[in-house]
Amino acid sequence: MAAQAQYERYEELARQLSAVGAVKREVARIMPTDCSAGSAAVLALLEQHGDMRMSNLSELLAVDMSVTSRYAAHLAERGWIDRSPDPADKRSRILHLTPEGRTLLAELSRRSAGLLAERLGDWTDDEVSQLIRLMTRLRASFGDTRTTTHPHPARSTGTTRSTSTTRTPA
Amino acid sequence: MAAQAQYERYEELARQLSAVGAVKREVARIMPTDCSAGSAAVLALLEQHGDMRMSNLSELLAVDMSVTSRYAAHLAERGWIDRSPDPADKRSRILHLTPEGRTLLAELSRRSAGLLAERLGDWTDDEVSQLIRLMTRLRASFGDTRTTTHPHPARSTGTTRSTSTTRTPA
DNA sequence: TATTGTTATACTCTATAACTATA
DNA sequence: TATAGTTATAGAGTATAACAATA
Repeated sequence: MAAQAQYERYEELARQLSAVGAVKREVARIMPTDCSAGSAAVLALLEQHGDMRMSNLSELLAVDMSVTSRYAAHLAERGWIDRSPDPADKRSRILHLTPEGRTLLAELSRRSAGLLAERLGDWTDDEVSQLIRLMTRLRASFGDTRTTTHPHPARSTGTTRSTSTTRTPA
Repeated sequence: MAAQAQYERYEELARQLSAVGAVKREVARIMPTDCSAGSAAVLALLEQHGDMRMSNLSELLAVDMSVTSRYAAHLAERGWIDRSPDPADKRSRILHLTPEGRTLLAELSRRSAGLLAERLGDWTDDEVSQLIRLMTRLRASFGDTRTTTHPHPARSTGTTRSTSTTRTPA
């Protein structure tokens, strides 16, 4: 009967995944009108990982590069990032957070962290850490299925270098 | 500086929340074409909680009732749910999972649980349970009424009034 | 030929607002 | 007047496909 219990756990996890969107939407709601949650995620990744190419950012966001491209254009138009040509490969562009972008990101982080602090006031530090750890691992477990049929979590070292494509599979 | 560390944890949690969408999308991808993930969530809630009104379902989904209404129409057109008039209040309709809907849901659950089983093969039962527990708590901390174990709430004359509305706040 | 990035298009999910029919 | 539900419309977010420039 362990197998049955396990199956039900997976069903329950699927439900929780489908429901967590409500929390995401609430966080997204406090973002300023000219910077959506998607754009904010780009800024956060650029601060966290430093300058990078479009393709690299697409991998980190786990979305198709066409999506990343639109976000980058939106942010560049507003002066929050730079897109300079990569001297090593003229097809590529290096994304770079500008001082203005960094300032904006600080404000966005303040808002979202503030909301979480308010809502999770009764959580212990350890519980928050646990949730982060498990969500990170969840993503890793789903991580590199975009190329090979088999997942391998590969507890990340810093650089997210994998063979996964930034093109959505058919 | 414990406060600083805590702030950074909240920032990290915000990033994880924004990133978990990739997992959701992968689960959604294996759904059949005529039943989107959103519709599947409706079926799952009806099985879990039993017959209910539109407004109740909206609270459980944590979306505006207009969204629920569209899903319900889609499911009813295909014979997966019934929408019978509520004898106690002619404005209301009671949603009810049909046998066909139940059969479909079983297949959907099989698919999503199967995918999770495949991807999370190297997780322990306890880790999966922990993640479920923490995600459930996260939603509860954000005022989401949708919990795992809940019988049909007795909703008599209009007062089960907690916080949530089925109308989106301005 | 393959890859990087861009653009055009379409589809899903969600919210807002206006409407109806009851209460 | 207020509430339950529906519909029309608009806005994010995302994927697919076709394309340009470079490798």
